Amino acid sequence: MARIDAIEQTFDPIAKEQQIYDSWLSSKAFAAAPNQNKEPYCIVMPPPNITGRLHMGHALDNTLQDILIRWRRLQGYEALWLPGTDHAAIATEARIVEAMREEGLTKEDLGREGFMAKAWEWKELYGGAITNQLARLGASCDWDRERFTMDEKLSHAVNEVFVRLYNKGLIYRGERIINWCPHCLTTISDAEVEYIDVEAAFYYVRYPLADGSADLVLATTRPETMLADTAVAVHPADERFQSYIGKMVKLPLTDREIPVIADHYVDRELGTGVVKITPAHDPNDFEIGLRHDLPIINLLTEDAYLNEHGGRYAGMNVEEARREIVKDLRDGGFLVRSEQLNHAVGTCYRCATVVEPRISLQWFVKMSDLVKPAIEVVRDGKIDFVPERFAKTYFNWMENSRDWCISRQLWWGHRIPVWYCTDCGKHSVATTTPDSCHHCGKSSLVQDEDTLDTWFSSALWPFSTLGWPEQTEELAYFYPTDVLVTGYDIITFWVSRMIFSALEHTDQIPFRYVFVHGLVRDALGRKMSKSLKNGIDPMEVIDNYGADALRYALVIGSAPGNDQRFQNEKIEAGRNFMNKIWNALRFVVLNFDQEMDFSSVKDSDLALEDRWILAELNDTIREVERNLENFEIGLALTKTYSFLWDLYCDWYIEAVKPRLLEKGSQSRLSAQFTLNHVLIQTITLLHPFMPFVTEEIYRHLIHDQGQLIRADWPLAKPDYDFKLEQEQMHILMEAVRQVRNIRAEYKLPPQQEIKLMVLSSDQDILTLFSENSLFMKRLARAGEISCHSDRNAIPADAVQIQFPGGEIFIPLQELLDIEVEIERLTTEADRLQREIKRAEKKLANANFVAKAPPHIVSLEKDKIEKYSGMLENIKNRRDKLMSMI
RNA sequence: GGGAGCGUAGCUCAGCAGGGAGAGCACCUGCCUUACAAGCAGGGGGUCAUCGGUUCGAGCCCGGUCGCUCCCA
Repeated sequence: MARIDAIEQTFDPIAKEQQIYDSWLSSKAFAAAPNQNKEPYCIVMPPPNITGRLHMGHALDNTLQDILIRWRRLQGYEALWLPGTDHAAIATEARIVEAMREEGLTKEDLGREGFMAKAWEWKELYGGAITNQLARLGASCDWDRERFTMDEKLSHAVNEVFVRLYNKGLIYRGERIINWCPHCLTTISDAEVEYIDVEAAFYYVRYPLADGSADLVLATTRPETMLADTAVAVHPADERFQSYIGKMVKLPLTDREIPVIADHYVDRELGTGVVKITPAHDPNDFEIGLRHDLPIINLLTEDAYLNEHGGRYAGMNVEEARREIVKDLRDGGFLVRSEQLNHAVGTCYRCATVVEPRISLQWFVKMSDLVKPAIEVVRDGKIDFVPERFAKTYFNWMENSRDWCISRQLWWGHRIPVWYCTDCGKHSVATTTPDSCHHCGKSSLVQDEDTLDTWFSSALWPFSTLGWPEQTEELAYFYPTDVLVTGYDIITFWVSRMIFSALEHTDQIPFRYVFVHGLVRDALGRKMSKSLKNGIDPMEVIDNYGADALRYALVIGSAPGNDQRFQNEKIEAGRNFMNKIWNALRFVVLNFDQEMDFSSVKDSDLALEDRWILAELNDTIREVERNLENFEIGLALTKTYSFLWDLYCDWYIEAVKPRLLEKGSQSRLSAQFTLNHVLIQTITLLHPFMPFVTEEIYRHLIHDQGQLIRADWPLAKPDYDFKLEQEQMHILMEAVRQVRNIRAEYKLPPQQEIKLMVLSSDQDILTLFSENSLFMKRLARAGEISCHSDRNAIPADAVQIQFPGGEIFIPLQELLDIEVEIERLTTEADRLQREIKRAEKKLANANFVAKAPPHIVSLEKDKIEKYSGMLENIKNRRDKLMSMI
């Protein structure tokens, strides 16, 4: 059976990809382990949420990681891509509670233990879905090392960190104002609050002075919280209100009196310059309250209803209370007026419920000490953001971060390792459940009910996954990791926390680079979202086109850190490209002999086009390499694409066809060798981007290695830097293009063979054409080529074209319209004249000649020489034709 | 209010060190040329938002303006 018979007419990704992935799994191609003979390279996968399904953002993020890891693996690094999932406390608990509701159950029905059992069951059932989806994408991660944030060892790391920070005084418990989600019934951190602009009413309310001497009018968007006001504030330098400072005002609708205080926080320009102070329900007011030692009145229940401090409004929710209070203020003559105001309202990033700032007893991480070294490592370039500009986002957040509220009123997560003694009232902090109170020794201990923020555990991910706090071999070898790949939307949530956690606990950076990508938007440029239902399911794309086409679509034409639109045309372009290289393979294999042995091929056998493509390959290898080093993934793919399609397929394969007909010749053998060699090298370059189709192509080519995934990354061979041959090929290619152009212009039928007469005073040029007449004949569809140094040999009825170094004439006999040809030559002469003038003008500029780099100057000089020669030829020709009319 | 990004062909986007503007798709013309019509060959189409500055030279560097987007408060 001929080799080609083993190759299907088309590559069917849907049929083949799973099979190829399985073959990688069974050859343990993804496995990595400490190996002192190799350099380590490590990427820790940002763990997707177990509740989630893979969306385009994941697809992009993981494609980029896979590209980097496959590239480094091919380069010979011990490349570990460590996968895993995140327990996503709020999201998962909400999902499970929802599922239970359908069975008519609540969390409380099951109790904490029962609920946790149910949750783990749920995790086992659905938690693997997303990792299976990653596998379909082609992710070459070491599945044997897969981790989960709530694994026993990782949970131990969490407790360890908690205890260490606590003992250093960096974790404390305190009554602070926090962001409370009345729907999720838990605190959320500052980073988890999303601000949205809303149209609201700005109410101007009159607060009478207690002595009845005057009124103060203030403006608020939240009149219902007035019941918890404990002061009214003005700016200390505001002349309008000097006499009021220190006096008392009577709080409308209540019988309380509250003081007028002065604080620099007050914005004199906003509203009336007077603000109500509600320490329990506004973060800024809380700060002011601390400064002025104001009482704190908590007005709201945890689900945002008014509590007993609400008086007759108790039991109403916030909206109802607002309506009633506004009505009563109006009836009581306290409402001066109201106006429309656009302002930002904090909402929960999970459920979009309006967040209530609330006073509450919670656990916090003290940020100021942790943040400093984390800022320094980025400033000092020990960690680089790529693209650089994202470091600004990082600094901006790090420099302004407040203490981090880490306790969550949830069950699904890491329970806070703090035990309260019911005897002495003190608490004990420990990595494992203590037998007795650390203070009084009694055993009546009750563990804190709350769990930790998910980001508290994912902050440890780069080292907890490698075994920390144990000093494992993996940690010693792979840590610090090389690069973290993530979207810019997650820098504040996660990247910043990993950096300060790593520095604090491991004394090392967690990763050398943070490679940041943009968002994948829909074809109209909108963010993909569930509510808009405009998300494109990557699995659907894979089902229809295969993972390679999806990966291509996500990478091609993308620039680091920029958002991109996902369009169907890009997937189709990916599919077309796969088809193209598959057919290149078919062509190559079609021309293999039954037994192929390239050992007799010497460099001296290589023909002009062989040398040219090998030199171009060298250039491409160097460029792709450099692009990858710089994380210019999109450019690297474009270069590879363009080499394969525009050079290898369009020119090299075509050029080599005539030689392949010479059965048994050394020329045929060196062509077969070059076809095989260049295709192998190129699909190796392409493999990180499109792993499946390239692996399958590799199987059919001639080499002595196993799978492509573990093959050798191409290195440019200085022996193949055939500069002269590149120049010569460019001359021939330009000549071919010109001839084709004339063919089209004169509407010559494609089948019609033409005669080419090459004219040049340069013997090397004539030799070039005569030695490569097969090339010209094939690509320009010429029947005959002759070389001339004597202009008189050229007949009058021929079209003239120019190439660098000479002219080609195509005798057309009666087809030639002399007047048309004269006009064409005139246009061309005008163009050349313009070019010459341009260059002359540049060279006439003394500054240019003096200051521009010499090679740029000589380029201009060369141009003049080249174009002058061409212009002269054209003028000669035109004069001759004109004399014939 | 603070910060970042974007504006390049009809559309979507590249443009790595400042040295004659590129790709894919779309469009026009001609081709089933024995790897590929998911293809081949040829072609049209751009004041690089705008104004100014630096430079021998600016899509690229600096500043202003206009328009759009995002993050943070």
